[in-house]
Amino acid sequence: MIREKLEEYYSVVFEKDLLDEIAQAGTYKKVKENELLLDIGDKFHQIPLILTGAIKISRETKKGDEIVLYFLERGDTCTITFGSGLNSSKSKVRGVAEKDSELIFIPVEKLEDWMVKYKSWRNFVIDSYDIRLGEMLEAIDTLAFLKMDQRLFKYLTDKVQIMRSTSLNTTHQEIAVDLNTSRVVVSRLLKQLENEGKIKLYRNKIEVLDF
DNA sequence: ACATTAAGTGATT
DNA sequence: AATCACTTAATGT
Repeated sequence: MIREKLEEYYSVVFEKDLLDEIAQAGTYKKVKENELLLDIGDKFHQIPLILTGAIKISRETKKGDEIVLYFLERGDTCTITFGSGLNSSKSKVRGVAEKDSELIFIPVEKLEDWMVKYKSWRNFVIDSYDIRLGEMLEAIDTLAFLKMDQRLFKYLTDKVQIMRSTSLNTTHQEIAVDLNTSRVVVSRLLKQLENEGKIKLYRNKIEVLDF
């Protein structure tokens, strides 16, 4: 079961022996939309490998201000968890399933083993650090240089990619939380985007026309 | 019909 | 861009 799923999504990334080991040591798990996978401060003894779906990674300050950093998709893993997994420190980010997703959890003990044993695993970890860093920089740029209206539109188009649908089921309030702004501001900017013909607004739903 | 929740809006800082 | 103070609209019971 796990083996087939792995074969389907990771056969080009990992060598046969490693796929066997992952299938043997890992546990397959289905998560529902909005399920909390990892909270700030959590310690974890397993790291997730994403098969399908998407995970939203966000950051939160002590004051409760939250901000979305990026999304993880198939082939991604939360690289931050590698560090935390190996030295068993606590997570600095939160991970919530953005949609129904399938994951394989790998016990952290295996990570070090595979690091020395499999070249494909080393590459995977290094690549994923690289990709994650890139996403992080993009997140910083977005926060530092884009105004709220641009951030909002980027958020919507990113979400269209992630959800693989131009019709987003979300509320203005949820978006406000993700962008760490107020609902009123989101409502106004969305209205503006609608007037520009870029989106169409409904209750609990936004149709993205221009992306 | 009534209550609840989402979304729209003017005014103010 | 945030907050307040409503208003209006949609939806659930």
